Amino acid sequence: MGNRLTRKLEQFVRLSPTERLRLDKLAGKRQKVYRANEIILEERTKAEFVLLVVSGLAARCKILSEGRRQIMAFLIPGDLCDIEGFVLNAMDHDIIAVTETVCAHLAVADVEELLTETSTLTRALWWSTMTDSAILRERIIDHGSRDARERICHLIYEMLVRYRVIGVANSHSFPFPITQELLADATGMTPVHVNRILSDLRTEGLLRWKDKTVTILDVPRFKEIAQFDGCYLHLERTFQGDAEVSERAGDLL
Amino acid sequence: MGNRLTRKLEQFVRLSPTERLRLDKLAGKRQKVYRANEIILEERTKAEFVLLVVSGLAARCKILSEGRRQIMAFLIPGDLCDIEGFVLNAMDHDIIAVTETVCAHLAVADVEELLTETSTLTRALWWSTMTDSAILRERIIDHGSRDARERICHLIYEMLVRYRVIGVANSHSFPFPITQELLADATGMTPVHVNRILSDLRTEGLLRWKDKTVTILDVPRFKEIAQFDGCYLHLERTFQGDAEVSERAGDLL
DNA sequence: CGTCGGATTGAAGATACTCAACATGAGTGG
DNA sequence: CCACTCATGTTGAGTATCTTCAATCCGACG
Repeated sequence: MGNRLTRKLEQFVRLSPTERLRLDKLAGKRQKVYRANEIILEERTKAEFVLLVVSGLAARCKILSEGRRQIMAFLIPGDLCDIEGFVLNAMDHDIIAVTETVCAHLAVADVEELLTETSTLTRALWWSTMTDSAILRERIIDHGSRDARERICHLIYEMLVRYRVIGVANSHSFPFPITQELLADATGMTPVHVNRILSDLRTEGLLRWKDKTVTILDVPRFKEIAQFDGCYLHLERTFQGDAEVSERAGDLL
Repeated sequence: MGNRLTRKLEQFVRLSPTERLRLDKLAGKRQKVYRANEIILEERTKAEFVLLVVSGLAARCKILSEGRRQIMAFLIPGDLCDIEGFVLNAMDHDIIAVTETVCAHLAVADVEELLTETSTLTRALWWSTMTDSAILRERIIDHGSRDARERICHLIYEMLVRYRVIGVANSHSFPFPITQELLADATGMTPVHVNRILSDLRTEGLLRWKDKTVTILDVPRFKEIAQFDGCYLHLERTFQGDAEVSERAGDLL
């Protein structure tokens, strides 16, 4: 299956075999399995290593009073949980495993080395961080300026593209093993309302969601409803030419 | 008045005189004045330098269809607009001047050098970037899990702390030269509703907003309404001891 | 003195919420 | 194999928050 992080970074930069090897070695080290709903990193603790999601699905979230909880980002294979970990004093939010999730524990020293070299890899990791921020900004737009329907469509479409980037999704279908309640926590709505919107999308023939897998039935219309403009994912590679990577996700933007 | 960026970074790390000098030199180079409402950086263009806000107030925003616009972050003196600038291909949002704003144009090469050294400064800049992300996440929580009143209070309180960090605010008052319409764009509400909430806060004796200056009249209650927990701003310094900096913003957390 | 951007107020309406009931389906134990 | 439970999904009815549209007010500034 290859290293998802490598695959992701190669959407942006061209990596040499040496660099690829180095990433693989980094990711292959100590891995740990987390059960569904387990807390991977807890708020207010100091993370002692940087975590890389290898498989499964995790989420950045904050537990609020009255049992509410806000999911701020979903983390899929190839995502680094926590570059913050080695630079900040404490986590300001939790990271939880949505499904069973495998994470690689990268030693702080290794990451630090990666981040301070003037290499392609450094640049790639910076790209990754900046893109994560851009995704956060898009979530703000979701909440501030899009209604429930647009918001849900936008999140789903974004996940499609992100899964595409790491080679998991085809052009209109991807695994998304979350409950409607989690989707509600992520979109800032109630589960009831999420349910109604999904129901609408289904009866309109736009979406199928079965066996933990989302299938977008009418991709162009879906994209339009979502007002999706993939610019913010920064998948246009500029450094070291392009080509060679057969399947890129650019066509979904 | 000193360099706001230096001041900000020193909330987190202790800088040597040499390092301070280096920052000052960086910031003092080419400066440009932007008039109110002028676009500082435009979406889809490649930024050719990194911008540092020297004075004034700017905002990251995205123009949406139907004249709507979403403000994702306010930028105050000492904030770097755009570390993205040198790593990504294109801006995925606009940066606009809210009031007359002075920005320093930092050469890409200079910043790159700063970011790839294994120095305290590098670490400090990483901290700055990570904290910016944390602020974005907090905005997501605002929109997803707080009602209008909490949302407005939270944003205002956060601005108080941030202005405090750069030495502009006292313990309960700071300059905030924005219209209610802008606040609406930032909180994802209508100007009308913003107006009503502010009006409530005023009649309850919690807030004064006059001459472009916000004064929080009952700080503890205001903080409580905002459900403010400053953990996410990561103002607890750990590296190279503490002390010496007379006025820190920790007491507001 | 008139104009213009911004603030304020009112009334009607929509989107999304709350509460609550009920359905479904997987898993468990008798 | 059925009864039971538990988590999740579905549906209905009433309600609240926030929006929309519109009118009016206010102060700065030509």
